[in-house]
Amino acid sequence: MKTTLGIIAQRTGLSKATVSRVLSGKAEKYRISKETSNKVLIEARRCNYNPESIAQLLRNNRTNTIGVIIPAISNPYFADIANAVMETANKMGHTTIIVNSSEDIEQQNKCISTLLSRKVDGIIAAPCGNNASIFEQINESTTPVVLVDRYFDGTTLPYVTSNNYSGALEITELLIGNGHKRIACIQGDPESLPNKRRLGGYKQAMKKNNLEDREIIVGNSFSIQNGYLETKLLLSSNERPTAIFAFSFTILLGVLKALQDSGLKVPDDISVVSFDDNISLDNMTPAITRVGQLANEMGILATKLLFERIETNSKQTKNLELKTEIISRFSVKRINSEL
Amino acid sequence: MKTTLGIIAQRTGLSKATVSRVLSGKAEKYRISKETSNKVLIEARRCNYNPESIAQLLRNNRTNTIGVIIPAISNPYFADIANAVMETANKMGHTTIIVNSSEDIEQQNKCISTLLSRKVDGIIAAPCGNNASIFEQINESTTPVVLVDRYFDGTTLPYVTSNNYSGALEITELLIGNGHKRIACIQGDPESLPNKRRLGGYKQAMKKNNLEDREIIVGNSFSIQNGYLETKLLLSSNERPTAIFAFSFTILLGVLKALQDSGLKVPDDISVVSFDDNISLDNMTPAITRVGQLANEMGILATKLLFERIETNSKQTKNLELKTEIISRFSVKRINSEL
DNA sequence: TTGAAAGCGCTAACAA
DNA sequence: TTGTTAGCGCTTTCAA
Repeated sequence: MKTTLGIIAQRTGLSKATVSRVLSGKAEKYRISKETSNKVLIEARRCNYNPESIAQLLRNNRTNTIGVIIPAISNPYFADIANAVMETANKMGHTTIIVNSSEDIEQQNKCISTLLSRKVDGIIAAPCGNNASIFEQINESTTPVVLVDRYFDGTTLPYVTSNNYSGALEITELLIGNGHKRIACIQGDPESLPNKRRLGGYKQAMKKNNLEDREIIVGNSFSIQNGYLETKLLLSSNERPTAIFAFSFTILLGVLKALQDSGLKVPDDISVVSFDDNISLDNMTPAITRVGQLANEMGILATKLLFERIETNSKQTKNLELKTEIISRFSVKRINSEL
Repeated sequence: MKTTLGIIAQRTGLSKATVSRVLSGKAEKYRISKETSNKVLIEARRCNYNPESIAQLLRNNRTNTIGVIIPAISNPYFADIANAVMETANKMGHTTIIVNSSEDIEQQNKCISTLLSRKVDGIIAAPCGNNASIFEQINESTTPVVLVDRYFDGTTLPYVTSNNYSGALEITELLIGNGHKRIACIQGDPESLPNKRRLGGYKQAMKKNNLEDREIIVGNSFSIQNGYLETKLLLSSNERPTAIFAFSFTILLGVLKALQDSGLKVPDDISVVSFDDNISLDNMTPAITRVGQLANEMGILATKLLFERIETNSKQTKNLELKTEIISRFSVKRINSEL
């Protein structure tokens, strides 16, 4: 038999109201006598009382739950972000519901419905598609939203992202500094702003070094397949690049597969760098030189931003851009070329 | 202004009960007239009605939510399982809450509390620690539990796991078939049953080939660090093994790191195989030969088992053991040795 | 300092 | 075929 507030009230001869006040720590506020207060506390402990959170939630119109929408939990980068959100939210007494959009707009809409009907207090999303209007709408009308990783030009939503521009710029310059001139980049979704910024960084590096007419830009999606196909195409072109810059870990996986298929060795036959950091990159042979993003920090900050908005109900939009770091390994070869 | 059942009732001139029946798909059952039914449906669509699930839950004493406890979301193996659970539950109209025990009993207890206070309808757990008594207790008293991946001798809980024994046996025989005799295995948590079974498979293979006095068994945890340290130790022993069998992906990562540190090449200097499958294993150089587990299928089956129990309220305990498969790559070298 | 009562939004037993 | 009514367990307003 489950113990409820009412039962404790009966047993102590007090009202449900009083019991509720004591049990939710408002004894002080209502100046409830020590004696009464103790009676309640003792009985509650004795029968191992556990409040029915559902009822509390219904009453309070808050669920102490936040929702996270990511494109793929199997992508370690997003798993890291989700994990950081979970832990941060946990510390603040909130539970996290993670849903997976699989990079699909339809699916993303379903994810949103799920979270809204669960009445989450807020949403953290790495959106897919090429705009965030649906999230803006939700943010205006019902539930605060914070974007993470991906964002859009002119969005009114707060977001936390990496400095994609400078990360791409630095790693491209690293290639150039090692003598590379024919540097191909394989991009992800051209609509996504992180992609645009990365592309911007790449272009800027090329331009600074008077290589703007040597740009090689291919690809259109953050997928293994895209990396694979574009690499195949690059290898068959008559001026094969000396270095490939993969715009994401998934793209990189495709690149490496294609190189392996063609029997090319990294870095002797071709140099390779990538965006995104994770442990398996160090266990490839050679370990891959890459632009690391602070996934953990992004998750934490996005969560803090969200709680700020939930708590203060402020509509203030803060945007954070985290630094990236070059993680230098062994996939880049110094070459002497006048090509 | 939020639309509720009551408002629709008012606007259509019907009772809340009728509206509720139509909206929860029970029109047929109560023989509600097409006309009435349509009136409700139209109004509901018009004003974009969304049921307040909290209220439903309070009333029904069901949350349509299941909880998943895994030791680490950042481990791709568990991410795959969690993902499969999520998708399966989704199809059955349930939401999933994933929580992370970080291989820590204390943390696991907190996870359990979270899920129970959320009144999840059921729990799927890859437990840590060396017994499942807390889960058994929960399973008896309040909430059905299904174990996945990890289980324990004599447990009353249903579980879904891999055939760890035959997987380990086969891959050890593969090594032996390639001429290896000094085969070290680096195990994970010795208390965990999957680990015991893997060890059993390894031993059986050694025995079948008259190598039982050549067994080399080290290690004690499913961690990168364990893999690293034990490999270091193995390399410094006077009879260095010709092959290493890592009992998990995490252990493997440590092994490879240590080999790299020591400048040893796989497979020329030493052969390496591992339990667990994931994409990055194909992108290591060389790609790693391994025992693949059907993570996806395990997640799906565990979820189905759980729903069976939730729906029928049966206490019947089913245990499933899925086959494993050898994924043969390039990390094993054939050697001729009379060592 | 405490209690009575209303109500969060929904569903199901019972009645008509 | 539809409606009335009584809660699910909790919190808060108002009154004492």
